[in-house]
Amino acid sequence: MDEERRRYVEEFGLLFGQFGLSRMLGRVLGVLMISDPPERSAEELAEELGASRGSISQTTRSLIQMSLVQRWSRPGERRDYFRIKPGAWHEIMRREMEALGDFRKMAERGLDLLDSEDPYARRSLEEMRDFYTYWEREMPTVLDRWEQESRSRDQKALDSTFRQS
Amino acid sequence: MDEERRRYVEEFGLLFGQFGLSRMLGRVLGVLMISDPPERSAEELAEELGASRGSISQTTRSLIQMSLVQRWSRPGERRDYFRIKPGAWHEIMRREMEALGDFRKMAERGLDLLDSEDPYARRSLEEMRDFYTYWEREMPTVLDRWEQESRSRDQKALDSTFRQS
DNA sequence: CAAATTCTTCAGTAATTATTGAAACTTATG
DNA sequence: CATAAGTTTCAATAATTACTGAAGAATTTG
Repeated sequence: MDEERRRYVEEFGLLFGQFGLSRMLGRVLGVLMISDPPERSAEELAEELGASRGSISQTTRSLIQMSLVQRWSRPGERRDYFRIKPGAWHEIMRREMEALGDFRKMAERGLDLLDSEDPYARRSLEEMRDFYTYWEREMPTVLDRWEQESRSRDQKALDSTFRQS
Repeated sequence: MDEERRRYVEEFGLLFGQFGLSRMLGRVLGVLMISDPPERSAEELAEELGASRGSISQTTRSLIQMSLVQRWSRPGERRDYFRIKPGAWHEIMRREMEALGDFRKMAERGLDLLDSEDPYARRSLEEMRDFYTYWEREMPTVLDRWEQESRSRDQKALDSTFRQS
């Protein structure tokens, strides 16, 4: 990797750090995003990132478990490769969406706790509950629409390939 | 604070931890959410959380800077109080929304880097770019609609108060 | 099934981040 | 303007989290 790519990968890591995930998770994802061909072995990742095999193993495991990356094998080769799973970004957003429910529930628990207290004191929790209830209803709609749109985009790409061949 | 509230506050902290912010930020917010009256002094927060004044000072500063909390004073008292700012949750979501742009830009930078490479290798970055472009367009709409709905809800509450008095 | 290759686990360590507490600073009050 | 009350800053330290590397487990191959 040249200097420019190394920097790109590091910033990919930082972006993930800001986002609340580990930097290494972001770095590995970053390398895979700019890989051509789009898969890399554990050894290659370790070398490109100057990281230990152990840490690559941990990280790829998490990424697979999060459905962001998939294992890939090449016929006749023993080692595993890793590549970005199509729909990875959608998956990240879906997780985020699920967290909304935790926030709503937290608000509801708080309201139970305040049960019969001054309505004025309950306002913030009510706002929190209503807000997350709203988003829990709206997000899936928006996410589904993306899926429809991207499916139809893929279909078009496929059609044009088909016409040409 | 009784045991139940202490646990609630701690879990509020954990929720914020998961979300990528600091636990203490969440704890302070948690205390304020269930406070009646809804404001607390730095000293009260320190005592309720068993935390130092320094750490409370840092945390309230961040919370104010993030527009989640506001200072509050009581006439005739020297000390400052803190309370949840109306619209705090909206503000959290707005920040999240801004992060979408960082992800889109990261994808675009990656595509520049891969410039003339195999279209197949560019796919993941293109998906990432398209996905975040889509969300950057859609989120503000959804967020604005919440604002309208919540404004009209507040208006209704105000009306009914008005009628009664 | 033995040898070679690859992968995972985990105890130890390094790096990072959060928290304390004391001193310095700021602001209000008589 | 001196004193008191309250707040912030920051160096030191505690707590947490990330990473390494070696040992061992799993898998493939001849």
